[in-house]
Amino acid sequence: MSRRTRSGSAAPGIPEATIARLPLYLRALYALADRCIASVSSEELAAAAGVNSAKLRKDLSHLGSYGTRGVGYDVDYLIYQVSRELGLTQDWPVVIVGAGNLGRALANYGGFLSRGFRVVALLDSDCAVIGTTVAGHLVRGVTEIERVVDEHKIMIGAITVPAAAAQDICDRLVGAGVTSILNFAPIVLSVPDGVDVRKVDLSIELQILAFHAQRKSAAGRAGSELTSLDARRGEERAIVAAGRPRSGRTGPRGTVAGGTVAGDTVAGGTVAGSTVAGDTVAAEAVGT
Amino acid sequence: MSRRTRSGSAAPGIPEATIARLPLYLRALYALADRCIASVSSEELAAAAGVNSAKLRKDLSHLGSYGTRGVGYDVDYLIYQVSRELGLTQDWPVVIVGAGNLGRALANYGGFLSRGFRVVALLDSDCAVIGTTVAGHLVRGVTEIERVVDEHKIMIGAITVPAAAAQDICDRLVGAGVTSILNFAPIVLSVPDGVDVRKVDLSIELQILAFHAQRKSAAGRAGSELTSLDARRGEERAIVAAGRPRSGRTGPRGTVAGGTVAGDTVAGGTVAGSTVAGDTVAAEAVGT
DNA sequence: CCGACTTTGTGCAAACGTTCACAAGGGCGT
DNA sequence: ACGCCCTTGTGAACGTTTGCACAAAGTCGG
Ligand SMILES: NC(=O)c1ccc[n+]([C@@H]2O[C@H](COP(=O)([O-])OP(=O)(O)OC[C@H]3O[C@@H](n4cnc5c(N)ncnc54)[C@H](O)[C@@H]3O)[C@@H](O)[C@H]2O)c1
Ligand SMILES: NC(=O)c1ccc[n+]([C@@H]2O[C@H](COP(=O)([O-])OP(=O)(O)OC[C@H]3O[C@@H](n4cnc5c(N)ncnc54)[C@H](O)[C@@H]3O)[C@@H](O)[C@H]2O)c1
Repeated sequence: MSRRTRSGSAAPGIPEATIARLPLYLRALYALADRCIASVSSEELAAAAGVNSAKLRKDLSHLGSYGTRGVGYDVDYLIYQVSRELGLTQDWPVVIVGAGNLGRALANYGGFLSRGFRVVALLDSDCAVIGTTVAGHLVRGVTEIERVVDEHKIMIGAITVPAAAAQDICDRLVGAGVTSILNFAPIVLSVPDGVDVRKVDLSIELQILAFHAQRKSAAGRAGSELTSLDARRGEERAIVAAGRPRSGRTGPRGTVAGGTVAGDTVAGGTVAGSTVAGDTVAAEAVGT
Repeated sequence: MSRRTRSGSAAPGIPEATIARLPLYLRALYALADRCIASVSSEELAAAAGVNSAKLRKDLSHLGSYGTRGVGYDVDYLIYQVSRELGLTQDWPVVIVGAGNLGRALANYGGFLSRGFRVVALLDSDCAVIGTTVAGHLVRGVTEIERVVDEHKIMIGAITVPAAAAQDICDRLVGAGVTSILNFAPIVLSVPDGVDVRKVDLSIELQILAFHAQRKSAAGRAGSELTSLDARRGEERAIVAAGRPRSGRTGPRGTVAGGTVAGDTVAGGTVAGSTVAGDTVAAEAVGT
């Protein structure tokens, strides 16, 4: 895989971390433009975007030298340059598969199309939903995936179906020609090379927050007892859901074990095991 | 081996990147447990989680030595250990502020409470919404933030109000004692030290996808790589609106930033702008 | 026209994260 | 009981990202 791109507008390898921040800068820039501010320094823009100013300058330097020393950056011009780099100077038709709670919220979301993204199709498999109108969009059947994607030359798809159906929908989207997928279902999608998957996973975010919250609680607790690291191995603390630690009997590989998993079953989606033992390449999204 | 975790929120003993992956492993582990699989190797678990096996082993090694050489990891035991590390052995009451499209979708989301997160309050400012019931939760007024947070000892809050109201809601949550915030509004929240903010930003994800999609289009057009499915996708359309490369004079006003992007009003303004007066010092929160 | 002042763009080093490769360690068959 | 074989745990190499510090480059007042 060649890393260098020498075509056209000189898009050298821009770090992924930088790409992930460009939308942040863009948003801050639009906010400035709304306030009729014509130029901005790296310090100010960085503050508005919540990043370090040196980082911002380095990020922008990857796009080219678009600033003026001693002055700063021209807001409008920078908006244009960043937009161009991100590919926002063109419209991106998007298909949403799954017209449930989340899919409808997305379809209704104005911010969705504020940057050139346009929902052109909303699909579902439920006959009770097909034919209804959501945010001005007629919900159509999933069977039309291929036709819709082809007709509108769609490259970006959002998956908002239950986890059990997500891989199947993903495969169909990819088969139809979609190369970028925004996945809201809590599973790891397998996709062929050349397809990007980014996931939005609320549950993961909450768990990360819980980790830090726990740490803060523990820190606040003056009692230094049980400071993080391992209690002991054979500890027998049965927890409400997680089952018992290391029961004496460990079946040889692959044997059926007690199960006893999660009495508090995963509500909602419940991964009813789709392709878990994958042979295909697991879909690492770009960065996280 | 492992270092001591200082009892403070400054010195995490476990890398942030690892923390972000633990929920992924946990999900894969639950899926295995559901299938009554008692033990799993790092290779298998890594495949299920979509990561490199060496990375997985290193991640898990931060929690302690919970594997058995030559065999693998005991699924139930590892579920317990990871859960404990993430702080999921306790229940986390959560408050959602903003009972709009997204807030309601969240409240309805079963996966929300599948890992010990429990929505205990749903707040809004709209009188038309207050008093209604969403997913079994009575929507209450925002004025009750402080009371609700205090009453339930809430540490985690989700913000699903319009961007304009988000900072205010954030301040109130923090003032009431919330230390972890999941923000869905497209703004950078400023919070005092010790408060974690994680953002879920759909628009940013789409823009990142657009960047890669654009790159793929460009590549397909020039090089003869990738013979598969993109034959003539993505025509290059020159949209020149906002960008004027550095007009010679300090043209305070010239081109008004025109509709490069959708209908999002990009005010060009007419004031020979002063620079922005930083009124918001954005504080970045945890990772990414 | 000049000099002082401001801010960009970047070399560099440190911090952080990923991946390789392999020794240490433990189960399992014989 | 013993050695084979499998997998973990980890040292070390490598790549990426961050942040500092400063020279270069431009503006602005006089
Ligand atoms: N609601 C949330 O706040 C939330 C948060 C995080 C993640 N998620 C995830 O997003 C996904 C959707 O969540 P939701 O709350 O909207 O669920 P939902 O049940 O409200 O909606 C799912 C929709 O998908 C449709 N569907 C099912 N199988 C389909 C198929 N094979 N093809 C096409 N459509 C199909 C259903 O008819 C339904 O309309 C789930 O995977 C969920 O885990 C939801
Ligand atoms: N809907 C989506 O798919 C989506 C996607 C990404 C981001 N977002 C963001 O999430 C937020 C909510 O989106 P939404 O689609 O649910 O919007 P919405 O308009 O449907 O809901 C917003 C809710 O917040 C309430 N509200 C307004 N001001 C309030 C205040 N001061 N205190 C308490 N409640 C208040 C409103 O009454 C309304 O019920 C927005 O910031 C939006 O940008 C939404």
